[in-house]
Amino acid sequence: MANVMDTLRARGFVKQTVYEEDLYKLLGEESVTFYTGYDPTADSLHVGHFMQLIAMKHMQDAGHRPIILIGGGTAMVGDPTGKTDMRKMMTRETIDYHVSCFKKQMSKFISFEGPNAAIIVNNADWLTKLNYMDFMRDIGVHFSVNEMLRAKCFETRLEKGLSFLEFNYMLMQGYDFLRLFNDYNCKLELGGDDQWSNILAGANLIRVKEKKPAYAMTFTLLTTSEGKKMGKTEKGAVWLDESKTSPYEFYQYWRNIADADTEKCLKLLTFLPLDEIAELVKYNDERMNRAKEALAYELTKLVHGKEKADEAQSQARAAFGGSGDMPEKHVKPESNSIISVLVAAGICTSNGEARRLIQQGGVSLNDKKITDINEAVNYGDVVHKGKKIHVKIIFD
RNA sequence: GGGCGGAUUGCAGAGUGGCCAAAUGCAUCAGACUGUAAAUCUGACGUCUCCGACUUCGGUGGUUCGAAUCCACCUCCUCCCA
Repeated sequence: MANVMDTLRARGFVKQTVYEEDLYKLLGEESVTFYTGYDPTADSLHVGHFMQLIAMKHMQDAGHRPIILIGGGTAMVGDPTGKTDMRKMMTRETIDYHVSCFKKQMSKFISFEGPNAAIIVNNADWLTKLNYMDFMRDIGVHFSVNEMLRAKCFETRLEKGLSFLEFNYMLMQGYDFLRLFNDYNCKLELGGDDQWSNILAGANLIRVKEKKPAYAMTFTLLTTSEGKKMGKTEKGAVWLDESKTSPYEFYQYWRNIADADTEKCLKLLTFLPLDEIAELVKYNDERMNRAKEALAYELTKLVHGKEKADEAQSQARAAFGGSGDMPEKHVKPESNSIISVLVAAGICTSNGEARRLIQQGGVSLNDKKITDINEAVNYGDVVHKGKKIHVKIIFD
């Protein structure tokens, strides 16, 4: 079989690996069980998780078996990596609910059936039952505080203060890998590059304790060309759940991506063949828009299905191209004045903001710029805010 | 446990009795220019019944004609000592 490492490398996933040659050989020879961890901190996956899911799918398609590790136990501790503040702890019920949401979304990409079906495990199953003394003697001995303190993932927190609870996160994640290695013959952990030290901790633990090879590989973090995490907007994350981020909004997020990020995203997030991608991004001018449209369409199709993707695309074309079906918004404003409608539709957060926006010439009604803050809106009117927000108003 | 310092509008960070809705930078939003991009320039950026009024500067009380600024207590945090 084709070696999945080649695919991952060619698409730019791989950031760091250990024992790269051995791992390459292994992946070419047998079906490898691997895992990636997900923190159940929200009731929906977001774009940050997306890339890892795609990577998992590449792996699964190549015949390897994915384990999705839900960090139900570690979420009770909170990963201090890169965080400035300590994370809130969560109850068991919330976590269970989040897990069920995750699974629904993941099953769109990852297959939970067949010979190399993915499995979901929750590390709360073992972490909550640990005996402190045993854990310290079995696992704790293999960790050096000196080394841990040197790890980059604690750096920011050492300045602000790091609780012992959080300091243990690395041990727990390492222990997870050991458990999966013993229970499922899982030999490889994948994760974002920010997880490097945690992942390494697990692989090293297995090598030391079981004297057997275990591998680690991290992926490039999906960041914008400005160095920020991809998938964050002012309103928060871009979610995969359509009730949190509508297919249209999702489509628009990718449609508006920076030129510099387009190729990277196509490679990392879609399954379009590399030569096709190269063709799309060949010209660095307005033809770039074709690539962005493809990106937005492909991703929306992956996440929400073809039907929703077609709809989002035609709505987008209508909104920016002229006539046709606009995305609709059902509102119950206090009155039919433009200000009330803008607020009710969630386009502005306060009357004052709406007023200012109009005074600055940022609002159009049915393609006509308006300046009167008392302008009335009728059923079916199309409201534009700036260049990018176009909504057909439907009164409930 | 002891000592120092701190908590300001999304973030960072000024402000130490009236000139403070509170400097500045970042982020954001709009306008111009464009390719639904970037860069640049302009404007906005607490709330409202918006040329005026109202509510904000960790919390609660107090001093004062007047407090983000002074005092007391409380909560949380950094740092130093143990």
